[in-house]
Amino acid sequence: MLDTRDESIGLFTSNTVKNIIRFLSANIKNFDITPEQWTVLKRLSENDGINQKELAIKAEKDQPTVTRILDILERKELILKKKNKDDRRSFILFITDKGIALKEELSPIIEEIWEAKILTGISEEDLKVYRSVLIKMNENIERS
Amino acid sequence: MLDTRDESIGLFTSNTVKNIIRFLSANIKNFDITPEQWTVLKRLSENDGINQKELAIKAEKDQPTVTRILDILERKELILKKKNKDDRRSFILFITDKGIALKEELSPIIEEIWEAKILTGISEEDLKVYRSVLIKMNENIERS
DNA sequence: ACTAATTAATTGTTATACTAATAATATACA
DNA sequence: TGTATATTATTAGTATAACAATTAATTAGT
Repeated sequence: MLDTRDESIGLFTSNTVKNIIRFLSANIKNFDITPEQWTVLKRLSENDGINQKELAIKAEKDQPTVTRILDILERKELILKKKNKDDRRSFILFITDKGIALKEELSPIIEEIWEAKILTGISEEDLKVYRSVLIKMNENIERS
Repeated sequence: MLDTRDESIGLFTSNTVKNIIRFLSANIKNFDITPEQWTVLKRLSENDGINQKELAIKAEKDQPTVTRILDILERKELILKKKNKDDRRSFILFITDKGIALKEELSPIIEEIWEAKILTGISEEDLKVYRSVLIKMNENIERS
């Protein structure tokens, strides 16, 4: 099933991603945040004060998705939106103290899950090849 | 950003999967079927006459998801559900002639997209390593 | 045979993603 | 200046997915 150069590669990759997300979700369940919300929060923490458009690009999500995730993060008081006086169409986004606290608590835990659980027993060389295949697939798609 | 053994590997994988799905969706848009529906239809075509529970396992999706995808495929008259006389809780699923026709038309097109576009320029050896990394991640998750 | 436990499928809720459409504002250019 | 175009964010609609709860039917245990 996995020995041809065909869509089974895609299905297998896609199913693995689902497994990873499910696994991560289960492991951070007590923190009341999903992996997608985590990604957005983390990107914002690295770029405090940007607008939604810029955050969408950093998080590699489209704008409607970011709008909705931000709604959730705002409800949880992890971020806040301030009106941009220079451009009244847009908001400037900030991570709150609560958001920073969560980020600092959760960051090492997630790193540990990756390092000690998901990537255990995979060599640096294989990971390098793995990455190069992903890069190549992305390039191929972009060129098409 | 991609040089540490951490969650960036997961984000990169996940974003690549999204790019592949988006690319495939765009390429098969005229056929009025999504990649997920395609997966279910294909699995059914390989196992005609099974029930939803079994199909969910083959397609690596949970039962509610399969129920909903089958609803769509049934609306499009690509599959049909017959009552199982031996077990009145379950249905037996069949691909229709229209479903078979679509499958035979689309199968080579999707194979070609993979072979000629997405996987172009990736060596068999690298693909083997790539697969082995996915397998290892899946094993690691299952053991945790 | 009867009750309890299990199973197949469905439904409900929430989250994510994509597309398209819209509102409000900003910019470009004639 | 005034109009057309572009941009930021939101909303609506559809699809996918996870999880919990429910319904109907079957199987197990006594």
